[in-house]
Amino acid sequence: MTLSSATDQIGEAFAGLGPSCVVLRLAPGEEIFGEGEPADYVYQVESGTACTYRILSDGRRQVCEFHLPGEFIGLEAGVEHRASAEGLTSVTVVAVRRSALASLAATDLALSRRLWELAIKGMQQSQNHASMLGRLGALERVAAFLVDFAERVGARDAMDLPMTRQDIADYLGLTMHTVSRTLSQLQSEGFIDARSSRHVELRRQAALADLCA
Amino acid sequence: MTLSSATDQIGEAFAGLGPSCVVLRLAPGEEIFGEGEPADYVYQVESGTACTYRILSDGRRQVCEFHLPGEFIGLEAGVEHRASAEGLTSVTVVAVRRSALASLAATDLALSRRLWELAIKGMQQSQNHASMLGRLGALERVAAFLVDFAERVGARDAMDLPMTRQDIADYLGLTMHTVSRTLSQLQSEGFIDARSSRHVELRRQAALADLCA
DNA sequence: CGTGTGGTTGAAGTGCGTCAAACTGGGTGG
DNA sequence: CCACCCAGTTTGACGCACTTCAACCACACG
Repeated sequence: MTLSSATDQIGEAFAGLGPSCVVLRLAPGEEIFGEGEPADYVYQVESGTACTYRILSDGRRQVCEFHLPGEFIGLEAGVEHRASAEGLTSVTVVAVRRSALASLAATDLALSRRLWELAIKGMQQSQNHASMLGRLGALERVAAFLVDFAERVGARDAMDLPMTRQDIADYLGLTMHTVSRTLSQLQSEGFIDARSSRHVELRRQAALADLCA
Repeated sequence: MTLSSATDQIGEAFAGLGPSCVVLRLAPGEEIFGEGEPADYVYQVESGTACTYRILSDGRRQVCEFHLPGEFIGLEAGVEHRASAEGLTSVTVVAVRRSALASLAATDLALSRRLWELAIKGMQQSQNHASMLGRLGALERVAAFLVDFAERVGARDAMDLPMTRQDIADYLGLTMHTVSRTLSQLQSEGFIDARSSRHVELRRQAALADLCA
């Protein structure tokens, strides 16, 4: 992971934090931080896609969230990270010392408010995720994932998926097999057109959204 | 739902908000707010237990969280509530105008920081919930629920459950039948002793925690 | 070419849901 | 005081959606 000073690439949220910011460039699959490590930094994705996940004692994995450019990773209430984070693609992230962020937030009201909104949005995203995992079937979960992800990347009707089938499965609480089968089913029923395994075109996007119940 | 001025019963978080606070007393099952309603108030549970939930178009229900005394309900990023809330038992809650809270937070640094921590904790709770729903089996979910709830109510080894089997099922993403069967199984294997359907004693609490994987 | 990683697909197994019936305890009215 | 009721709960039998196990496929890279 290469480091470089980057006071000229800082997002607006971090204005005034120049000296405390560091840009990290990571290769695909490289870890940003690990579960249990001290949460001294907060990260904002600049380019690429990252994901956060937790591993159970017997190896089962739950992907908490995929993180697109502009989004934040690593905000914690306690002193250590409760999830691991890694890049799915090549990723660049801006790292900010948590202590610097906290002391700036103490005087900058707009920043403090924005941090609060970020936390609330994160909570609501997790609640959506939980509803999906608790009550939707496989078809509904995959459809919901496609619709949600397309919206987040701002895709009109076609998009590239930066993650593997296994990543999607671990996000949706399914197996890679079920995800693959379900995508095939959506394809055969004309909801999507998967040119390659990483590229999806959404046909009948409204109908797809209706599948999410 | 009866209202009364209650400047003398306000939690420490709301010091200085006296005039903007109202105490609501609700009968069991009574709604505190509904999904889609404007989120003008934030609520703190004073006594009893409440729960937040969302209903899908076809009637499936997902309980987002159970809320014990001291906990907050109704914090939202947008202008409307994204879940409904109701009391499981008789409940008293303190309602605070969101606008009053926001303007106080603008000057009170400690309050602003506490609100941020609340949001982060809520996010982590939801993430735990999602992990559970995504990757744990029925036995693990029920065991995790018992251990977690016992800890939250501060129960050493025995507790009363304020919610029905259906509520537990909707929280755990199971059916009431599976919850009931699983509790029976835990009982027959000596992990718990359910004197009545609403009272549980945890035997071998450590072993129970191990079941959660 | 061979090899390896990610993906697809089939067949068989299983854990939880569904359907159905019986039970329990608290409340009400005769 | 007892008969009845009713919501909540328990339990059984059965079915199905998803997992598991096992091949096979496709593309990238040496």
